[in-house]
Amino acid sequence: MTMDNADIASVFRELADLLELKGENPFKIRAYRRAADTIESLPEDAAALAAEGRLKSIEGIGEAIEKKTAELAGTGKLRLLEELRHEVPPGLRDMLRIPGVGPRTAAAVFRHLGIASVDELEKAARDGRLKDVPGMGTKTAENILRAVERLREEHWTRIPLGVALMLARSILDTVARVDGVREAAAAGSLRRWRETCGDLDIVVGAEKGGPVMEAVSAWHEVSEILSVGEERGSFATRGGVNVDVWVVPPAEFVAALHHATGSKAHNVRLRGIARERGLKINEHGVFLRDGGRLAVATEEDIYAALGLQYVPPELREDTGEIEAALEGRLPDLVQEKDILGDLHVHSDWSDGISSIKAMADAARARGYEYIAICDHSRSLGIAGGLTGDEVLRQAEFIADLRRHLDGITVLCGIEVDIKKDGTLDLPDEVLARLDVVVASVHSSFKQSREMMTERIIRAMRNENVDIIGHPTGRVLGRRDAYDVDMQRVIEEAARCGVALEINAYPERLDLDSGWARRAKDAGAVLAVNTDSHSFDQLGYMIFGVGVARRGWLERSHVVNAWPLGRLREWLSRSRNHRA
DNA sequence: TGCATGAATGCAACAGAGATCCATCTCTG
Repeated sequence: MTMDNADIASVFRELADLLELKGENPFKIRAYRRAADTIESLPEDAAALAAEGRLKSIEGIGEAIEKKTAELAGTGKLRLLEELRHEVPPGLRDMLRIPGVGPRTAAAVFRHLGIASVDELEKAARDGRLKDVPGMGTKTAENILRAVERLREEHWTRIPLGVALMLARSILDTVARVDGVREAAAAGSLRRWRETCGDLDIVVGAEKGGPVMEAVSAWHEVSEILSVGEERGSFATRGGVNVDVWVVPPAEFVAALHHATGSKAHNVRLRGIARERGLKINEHGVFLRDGGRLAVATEEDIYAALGLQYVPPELREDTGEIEAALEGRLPDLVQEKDILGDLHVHSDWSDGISSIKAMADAARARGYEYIAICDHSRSLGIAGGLTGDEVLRQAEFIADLRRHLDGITVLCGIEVDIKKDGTLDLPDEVLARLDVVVASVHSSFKQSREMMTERIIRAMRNENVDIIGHPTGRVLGRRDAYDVDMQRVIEEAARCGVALEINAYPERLDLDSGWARRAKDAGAVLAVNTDSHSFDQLGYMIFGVGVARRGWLERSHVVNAWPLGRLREWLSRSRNHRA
């Protein structure tokens, strides 16, 4: 059995939970959680690093965690974990998933009643036995019953960014109509443009919280009110999404928005820096030690007070942005207005629903210089894929159309299928005659890591290929990424001068921001494309730009932020640089 | 547990709101 980084991370998370249930040293628990996060996002194989004794050189990982990783990789087990599982029944850990039940509560219930599973807890809450536990009363029992019920009926998954944005718009509309509301905005992971959101954080500037909370309670999407105070309210929607509303005096809006935007790790770092400078920062503002308040009119002011360059929300993850801001070397992030074209859209020649003309008109309306029509190739029969002849006919059609179109250049391209063995679905002679070739995997997702990696690398070495489309193949909430050594793909892309796509389609967002950043670091270029299947989907670009920004990309890293001349140069040059 | 300091030991560490048990727990970024 092999242990990948995700497996190892989940073992350390379990270890941390069990230790917490035992009431162990909080620093130890934190160390395991931190190591789990680190290992999970490690581009290299943690087990291999541990075997070579190199894992402990990573910040936050020491001798003990390296040894445990090696033990896990070698034996598939961890002695300490087995012992802990014996002491702390696994059902106790399940209980932590119930909102309102934390380690203290779970441990107390086990100690006093011997309850060690969600089912038993539910029974005890129902027949009144919970009241025998010190610190628990009827109200707590009721809350637990409700929470368990909710846990059963709802699938607790994170929602895609696109869905979160729609929900946020709807609730912001509701809130904006409330008397006395001056400002309202979405914060949290949505404002940081994370690919998926666990919940929604809405910050409202108003003198009184009551009316806002009432309006949200009456909002048609709300199915349950979890808690409501003057400043904070927590709600559940029908779709099982948690919405947290923070109402603050208008003067504190900026501080509250900043706080609620997070990330938690970023906030913790900022507070540490504030302390070093004799300041205190919280959701109400920035304060001097003696309690005096610093004037904060914008988020820029908050960072300036701490001696930091302004950090855009997309970078607030404590993944190096604090250090960069201290040294004044944050990237000049690419913006939506920098995007000059879309290099991967479909038309009604394959499975799109808009005509090429309609796509071109919509692109021009967005202010683009160019758009590349890249319909599917023949093997994707279900999507009406084009044969070589049809592609060439389409190219002639586009050439003809160009004569009647002003203000936008339509490039002819193809989204050519990468077949199982890494060869392409159309002959080289056809591909060579097109402006843009996007190559993508649409089949045999279950191939081994080695085969999939070789398959994509072989495609990149074809001198006609310009862009690898949706490189990991994941579809949010529907399909996991296929198993591929993305680090190798990135290195090869950098070597061949092939761009990796950030597919902006809200359910894909593939590459994700983590890989996008690594690709940039490796010297690869990226293309942010919508994969639109109708003209109105060109608007998905904003999601892709969000991912690009989270990936620390500047305009120079994104080929479709380049003017047509430079893009054409790259398109022709990239065809002469292969192995 | 990790890390820094000085070689085995001490220390690390955000801050606030809401709920219920009114002091403690859980949750939020």
